Amino acid sequence: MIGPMETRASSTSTGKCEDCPIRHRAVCAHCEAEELAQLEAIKFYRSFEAGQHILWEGDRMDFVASVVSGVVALTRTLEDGRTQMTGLLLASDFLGRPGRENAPCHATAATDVTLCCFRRQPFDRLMQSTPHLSHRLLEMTLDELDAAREWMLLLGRKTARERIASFIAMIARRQGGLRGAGPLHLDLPLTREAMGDYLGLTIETVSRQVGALRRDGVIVLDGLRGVTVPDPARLLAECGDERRPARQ
Amino acid sequence: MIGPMETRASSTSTGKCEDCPIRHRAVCAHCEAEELAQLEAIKFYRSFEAGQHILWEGDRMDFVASVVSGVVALTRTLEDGRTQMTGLLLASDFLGRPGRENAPCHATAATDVTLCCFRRQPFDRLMQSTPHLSHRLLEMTLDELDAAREWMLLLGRKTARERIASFIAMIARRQGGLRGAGPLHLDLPLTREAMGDYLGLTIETVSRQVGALRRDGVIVLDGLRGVTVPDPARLLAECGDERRPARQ
DNA sequence: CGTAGTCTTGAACCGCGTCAAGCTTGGTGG
DNA sequence: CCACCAAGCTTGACGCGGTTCAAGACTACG
Repeated sequence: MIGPMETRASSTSTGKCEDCPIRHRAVCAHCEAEELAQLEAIKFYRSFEAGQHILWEGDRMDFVASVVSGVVALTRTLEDGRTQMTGLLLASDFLGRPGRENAPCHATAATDVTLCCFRRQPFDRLMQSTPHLSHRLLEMTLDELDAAREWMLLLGRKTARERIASFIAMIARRQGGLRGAGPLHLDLPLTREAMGDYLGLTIETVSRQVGALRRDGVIVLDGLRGVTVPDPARLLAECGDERRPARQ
Repeated sequence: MIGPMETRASSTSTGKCEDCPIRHRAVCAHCEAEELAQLEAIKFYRSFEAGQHILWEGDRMDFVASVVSGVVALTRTLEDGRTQMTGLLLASDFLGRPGRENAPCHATAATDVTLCCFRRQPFDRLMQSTPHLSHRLLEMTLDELDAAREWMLLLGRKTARERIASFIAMIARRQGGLRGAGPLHLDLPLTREAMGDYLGLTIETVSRQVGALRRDGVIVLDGLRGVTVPDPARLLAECGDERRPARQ
């Protein structure tokens, strides 16, 4: 899983917060000029190549971070090696647990990743004094909890085919499309193996069900990572998702 | 699922915060006397019988609440009726989403339940002005997120037997025992059906695996709900849980 | 052209779901 | 006190979806 080059990350300096592509969606979204300046004083960028480990479960965390670009996978593992991805962090998502010493799970770069890191202790202190910051973090954490619960439904009750469809729909949603009815193109940010780990399936089942959706015309493949969805409504119908149940 | 008596809850009045059994673990844990008084002004108690619905998915929520006693189940449902429990709230846990209008999932009383409710809008306002409150809520939400992720690992990768063992271990942990090595008694707060919904299994599989653990001497049953664990270490070994993996 | 990494495909197996009875328990009423 | 009933739980037989194991195909990169 980890490449030949051990956990070594390059550090880039600087970059103005004002020009930051995630400025208005990340933890810092609600911050005002002065608060931003305080954050800027304790921030530094780090980059990771696809496959590198960012954090180990149980590690002492000395920073928290916003994902600037790329995809970070959070995973947990059983003693015999079975692995489950428990979160997928995309641009603007937050990595780390303020107020906690140790990481609750592994974090791996699923693609090349750039993080905007904050040293943990100054960040914790800043949280105390900056309601805009802690309020935004609560908001983001609640959203993540909702996402985790939706994923529990998928893992507990959906068929393999529904899981694949749901995954593609989720990526489509987060990459911005999937509102109008028009055809829609997207790129899968994960290998088949990582998809399996996310969906609670084996790599073979992922491959077979992607193939089945392709044969049935729900998706069109364009290389291994590219996917075109000719009819988004059709894709959504494959997800098995809930509609509001009639009351009683 | 719902009993013959529709969603009708009795309202009890009063009860001093100082004497409250969950005073030091709930959202109000860090609050000081004056803050507590403000909370007390907007609070009211509600009781629900086992099986009653507390909230419907998508409902407008006009209150948030702390669980004073009993067990609340959060569930989500697919269009064809498949159900997954996404959270289990025990005494001191928090129900509801400040800052959100609508409930993200059904909430049902799994046992008789007493809630300490706060009207939502005053509570939201209080959150803005009371860092102790929002800070504690962030803490609790992060814990819940961790719990949700642990459950994702269970749902995605554990066998039926491991799921049952993990569930019993979780209940043991939350009911206070499970630290020393001595034998240990606990009561399951859920029916077999609810356990199935929580564990992503059918009721038959739950029944069979509980039976298997009994036959293998891991647990001793005492009626349908009572469980004695003669050797807690043995139970933990059945959970398949992670140990820290050797680093590379 | 060769090799390694990633993905696909096929065949056999098995764990859990499904369906269908029975059993236990507690409550109700004769 | 027992007959009856409904709800919840257990048990068995069977089938299917997804895993496992084992090749093979594709792609990228020397």
